Amino acid sequence: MAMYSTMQIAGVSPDSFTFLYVLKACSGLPAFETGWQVQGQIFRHGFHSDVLVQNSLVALYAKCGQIGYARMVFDGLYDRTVVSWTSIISGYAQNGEPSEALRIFSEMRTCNLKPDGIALVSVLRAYTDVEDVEQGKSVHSCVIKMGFEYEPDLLISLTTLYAKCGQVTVARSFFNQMEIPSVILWNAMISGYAKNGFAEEAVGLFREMISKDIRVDSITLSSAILACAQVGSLELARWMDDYVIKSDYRDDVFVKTALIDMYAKSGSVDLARIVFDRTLDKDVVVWSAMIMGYGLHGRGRDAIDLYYAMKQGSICPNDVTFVGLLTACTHSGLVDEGWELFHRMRDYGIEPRHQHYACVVDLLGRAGRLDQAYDFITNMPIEPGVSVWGALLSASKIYRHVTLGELAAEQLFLLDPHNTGHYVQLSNLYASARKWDQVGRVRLLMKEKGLSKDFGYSLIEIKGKLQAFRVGDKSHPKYKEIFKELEELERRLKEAGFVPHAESVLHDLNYEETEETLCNHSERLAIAYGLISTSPGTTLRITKNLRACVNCHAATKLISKLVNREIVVRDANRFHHFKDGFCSCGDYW
DNA sequence: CTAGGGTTAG
Repeated sequence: MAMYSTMQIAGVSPDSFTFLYVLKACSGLPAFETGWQVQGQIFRHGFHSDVLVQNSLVALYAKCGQIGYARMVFDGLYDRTVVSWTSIISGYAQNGEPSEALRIFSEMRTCNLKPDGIALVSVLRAYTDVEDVEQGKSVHSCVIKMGFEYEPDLLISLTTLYAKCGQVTVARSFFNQMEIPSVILWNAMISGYAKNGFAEEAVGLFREMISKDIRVDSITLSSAILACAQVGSLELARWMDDYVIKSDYRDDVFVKTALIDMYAKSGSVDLARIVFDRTLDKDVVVWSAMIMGYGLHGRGRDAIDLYYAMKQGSICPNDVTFVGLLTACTHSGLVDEGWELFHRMRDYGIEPRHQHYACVVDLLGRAGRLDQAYDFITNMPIEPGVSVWGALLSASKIYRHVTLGELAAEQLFLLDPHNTGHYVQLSNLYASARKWDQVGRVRLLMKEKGLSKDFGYSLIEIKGKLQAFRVGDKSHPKYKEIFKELEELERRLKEAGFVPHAESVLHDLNYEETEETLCNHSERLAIAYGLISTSPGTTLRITKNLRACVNCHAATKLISKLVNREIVVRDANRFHHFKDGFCSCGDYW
């Protein structure tokens, strides 16, 4: 742009090539004013009907997030080429409006214009974003018909389509077709695995890249870090961090954000904070990731403090920031603070989404304000969804409020009939209220519907290795020792006066539990194994895929005191730190 | 030398 000014001062007239170069140079600049300036120059020099220049301008506006201006330029074109259409289609896709992109694509087809490879890439992206595999497949057959099947660029698009829609095996077959996959193809595959819960595969592929000495970029790292976050091993997290520090992308803001999230999800909010403090030019996403991390660990006060520090730094919160704040408040019993923050959202022009409403119901519900929670739901401006009713059901379970629980369950069975979790929650609610006949009725209902309860398991990390334990698991080579330790623990717990609750009893549909002795079976095994496998003073880090129940909390608190160890338990939602008979979220349950 | 695309974070 500076060069262009110099040229003007020198009195040299620009031609269409000049503008193409100028526009290309501007695409990296975020300021759309640049596009505006360039457009003025284009008009002044009479290139407003040059289709090449105008196409370029459409793409530039779209990249700056100014899709409205892009559309204006596009609408002003009287001789549209495939490139013009592709520019506006990809523009809408890039700006989060894939449906509009697809609408324009069908409009293009009515003009009898044949899409080329690049046009199909843009259309595939739009179908990927709306997660419509079926329509994506029809584009795929179109790709085959046109003979673009082996084009590397289309291979990337197809890999992304199938990977993002959960068909990772299909995606992998495309990946395997390339003899020498480009970095983008590697990235598409790694992020596809990571986003669909195939964290091990994602990490494996990343390791393969390293071992083959293939150059990674910041996107590879971000995706691999996301995968590590899902694995949840602190040792793996440290290894990843170490790799990043030695790479060229140690200061990349995307990479940093992913690292903060990874450490928080791997159990160390303090290491997350260290990465956070070392991040320069923190944007709202970085702050939100850290706030979310505190929320995950029940450190609501720290989350709120960070929120004020963020505003001090003139960073404006967004919808995700509030999700983090609200969950942080919920996990630490800061009911009034959470309620207040929820009502501050509109001050920032943020319209609460389902997730925010669900957070508030959770916030009120866990504090025992069930009627207020229900009242809140009935006054919602949007139709309450699964997350909202789910939060009400779990709160009803905790406080044994059968009527509200049944009401929530009824909605959940309508909205989400095949989700086993809701039935289990309802059954546990009945169990907590000693309505054993109703417990049996729910079990029967589940059997009728052909639903089965997945076996819960807990994971424990010992020296970087994750070990899974299932209910009554005897497959471990050291199982005799583990069971012996477990007996010893139970004996000491009884001595200490631990009285188990007869709640949360539905673990196996074919087995009638009436009482649970300690915490969940799988978790007790993990703790027992941890006690015999780690040296005293080591923190025990346990991940479980079940919601923690009252028993787990009471028992784990007591165990941490008895054995004088810090025990960290992660359930589906968050971490609980137990130390000396104290839990990070207090007795707030 | 000549326009458009594909992979990242909370």
